[in-house]
Amino acid sequence: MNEHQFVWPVGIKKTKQRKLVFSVLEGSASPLSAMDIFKQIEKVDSTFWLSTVYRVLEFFVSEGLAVKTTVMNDSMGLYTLRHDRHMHYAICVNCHKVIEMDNCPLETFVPQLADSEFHVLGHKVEMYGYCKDCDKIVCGKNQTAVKK
Amino acid sequence: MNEHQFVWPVGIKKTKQRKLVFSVLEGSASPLSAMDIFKQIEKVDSTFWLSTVYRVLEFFVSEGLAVKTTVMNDSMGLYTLRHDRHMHYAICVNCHKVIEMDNCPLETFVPQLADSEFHVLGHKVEMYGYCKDCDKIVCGKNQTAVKK
DNA sequence: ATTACTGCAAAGCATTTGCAGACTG
DNA sequence: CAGTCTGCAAATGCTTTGCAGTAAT
Repeated sequence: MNEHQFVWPVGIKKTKQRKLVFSVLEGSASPLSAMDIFKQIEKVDSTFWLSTVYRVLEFFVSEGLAVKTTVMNDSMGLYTLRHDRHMHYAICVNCHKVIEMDNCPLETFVPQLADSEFHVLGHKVEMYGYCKDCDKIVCGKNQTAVKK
Repeated sequence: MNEHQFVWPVGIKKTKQRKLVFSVLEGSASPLSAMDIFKQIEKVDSTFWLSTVYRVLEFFVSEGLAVKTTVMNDSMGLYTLRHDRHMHYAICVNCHKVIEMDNCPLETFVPQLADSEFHVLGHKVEMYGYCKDCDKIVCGKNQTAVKK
């Protein structure tokens, strides 16, 4: 794991742990949970602690380096490095794969709210359904839906 | 609390607990958490248990009677009775008030996904920002943003 | 050297589960 | 009366926090 292949932001302390978390995030296209990140790092450094991942992630978010999302009803935080453009995702309800959406439905949208003076800062969009692989599996057995 | 003012769906067992949870949901315009519901019921029935609320809510969701949502990064489940039309919300990042959105940006939207065979079942949209009241308070003190 | 960061342990919060007794149909 | 549901307690899973030692600048 080469820890010098990314550009470290100015004014942020370079610790081994922060570098590791950063490089794991950098190496993933889709959002990762703290546990995902922890498991990857654990392989190469067995003294790494999960709470450190949380602290580093929280720090990255507060510095604007990373973004936290929660997906569906999974109640598990997911993190990505912040891109210039904002992102939305499609989430497979079966295997929980996260797929990036390249366009945004809210670019030209004006919401009709009961409280018309709502000051909009941002938004979040998620599509959910079955990814290509799960669609085959699920629709093969049962055309309508899955019951857990 | 009159427990006969709503129409109970056919084929679902009428227990006191289910009726109470149902009527609390029915009486609220915005989504409620399990704890919200519990607190309301606790006032009139002190033997009510929080886990029962969770079990009843889970049951309502599995029967298609209610819908579970999670809002922002709050990692707390919110529940509403299912309306015919689907709903989106605007959430105040300061006071967490939830405001209904009457239109849906995804009615005519076609997502551009890396996995083009994604089988879309549904979607979720959230706007976040400041409600009328909080916007006054926050922008009075600080024009940019709030730090926790 | 000073200050911030991490290993570690333990607590916290929302939610789930197991079990025996209670209630519904 | 049979089967389901609930009160209750305890466990779970994700996340946060306190503290003292360690590392970064």
